[in-house]
Amino acid sequence: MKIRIALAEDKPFLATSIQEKLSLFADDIEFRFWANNGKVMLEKLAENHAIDAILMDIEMPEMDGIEATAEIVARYPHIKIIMLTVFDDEQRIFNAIQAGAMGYLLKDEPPQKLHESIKMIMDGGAPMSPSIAAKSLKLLRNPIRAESNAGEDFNLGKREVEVLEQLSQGLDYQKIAENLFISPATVRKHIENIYRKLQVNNKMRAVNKAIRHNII
Amino acid sequence: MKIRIALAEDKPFLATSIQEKLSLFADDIEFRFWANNGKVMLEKLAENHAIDAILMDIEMPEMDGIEATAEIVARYPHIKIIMLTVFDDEQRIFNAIQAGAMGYLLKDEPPQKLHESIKMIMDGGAPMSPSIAAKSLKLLRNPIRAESNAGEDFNLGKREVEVLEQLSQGLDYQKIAENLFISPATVRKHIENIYRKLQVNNKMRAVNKAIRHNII
DNA sequence: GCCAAATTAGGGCATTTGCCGTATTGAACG
DNA sequence: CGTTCAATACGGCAAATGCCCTAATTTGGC
Repeated sequence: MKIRIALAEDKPFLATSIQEKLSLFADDIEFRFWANNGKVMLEKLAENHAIDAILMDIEMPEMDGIEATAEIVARYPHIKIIMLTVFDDEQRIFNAIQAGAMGYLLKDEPPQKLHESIKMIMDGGAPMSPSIAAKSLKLLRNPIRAESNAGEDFNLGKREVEVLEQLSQGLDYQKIAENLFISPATVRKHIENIYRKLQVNNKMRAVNKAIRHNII
Repeated sequence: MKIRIALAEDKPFLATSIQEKLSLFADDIEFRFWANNGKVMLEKLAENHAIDAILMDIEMPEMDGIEATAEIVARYPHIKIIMLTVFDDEQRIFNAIQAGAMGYLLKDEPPQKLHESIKMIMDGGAPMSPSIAAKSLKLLRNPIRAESNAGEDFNLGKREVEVLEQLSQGLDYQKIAENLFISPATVRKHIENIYRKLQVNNKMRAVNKAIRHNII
């Protein structure tokens, strides 16, 4: 069974270059499709998510690779994601890993290395360029819990954040209402607003997104 | 300039085996000395610390590899340390990295891989066996978790852990069923069993408890 | 003071979830 | 060869949830 690969990359030249690298290993790898940003990738996956792994650029218009990774990991946990980018700053590495990427390669890796990495990730490994591996260890030694996505402001109210904190504890609407001295109907309304602002549709995803964005 | 290597390993047989592996690459590597525990390694380094990298076992009498690593990194920051051990549990990986190890290999790596790893660490990289790399990323996603009550065993089956992972992504029973290629009814049954074993009664609490106990 | 936003509160309805049954299959183990 | 256990699967039912609607009150900013 060949490994089915998709690619998210906004620069046509680089996308073509990567496809050419992959074509050298047609015995193992079947290239399925290319998307020029994260939003398009999600749309294509909605039609067809029979994909084993995605090579994901970080810098893309509309929706970047970090956001797309978080969304894809949530919707299709069987898909492995390898970040493929020129950036190797700690903040981006940290964000990518937090989003659920299982590999992180610099774009100048030779075809052979790309091939090995794809096989490695399908084998449960975590392919990383050497400098990325070193930086990820450094992150483990002294975690940077700083504002990872400070730019993004979801405009959550004080009360909504309190509801999110209680949600994260696994309490139901009734218990949250008691703890905040409000009606269960109000808790439901808050949660509706939270879902709309965070663009999610259930408790778990709201809590996950809130944690990833340092809201709670 | 050859890379000067020292080895800390308490079992003479394994120590010999590793030296033999290294001898295959005598062009690059110069084996300097062997110590049968961390304390002896420190003593030998006190006499002669003209060493580039140390291969360090974890389980050793007198002083184990973690303590020795912390001490060596503090005294001789120029020496790179690669942990070389049969253990791949998250706690030990975390401790080793905290102590300052820059690489972490399982003992069954072939000679070629050992050679690559030594060159990689001298090049500022961070050689890791694939399973170690995956676990270190997992540690980065879910930081610390010190007191994990490792003794507590909830007897979760392999399939139950997979369901928990999907639950943590906020998927509903239907989607989980599709991803695992089983019926939604089976997903519900798995989740019932998970709740009973973890002694919880909803998704959020199951996921929280699983995370606290390093199950996912 | 006025307007916008946040907070509060309720009704209705389809779907999901949690919990209780039962039951079959295959692999593991003595 | 029998036994245990994980994994599979189905049905029913009450409760919780997600999502649509409306609407009063409070708060903050200008």
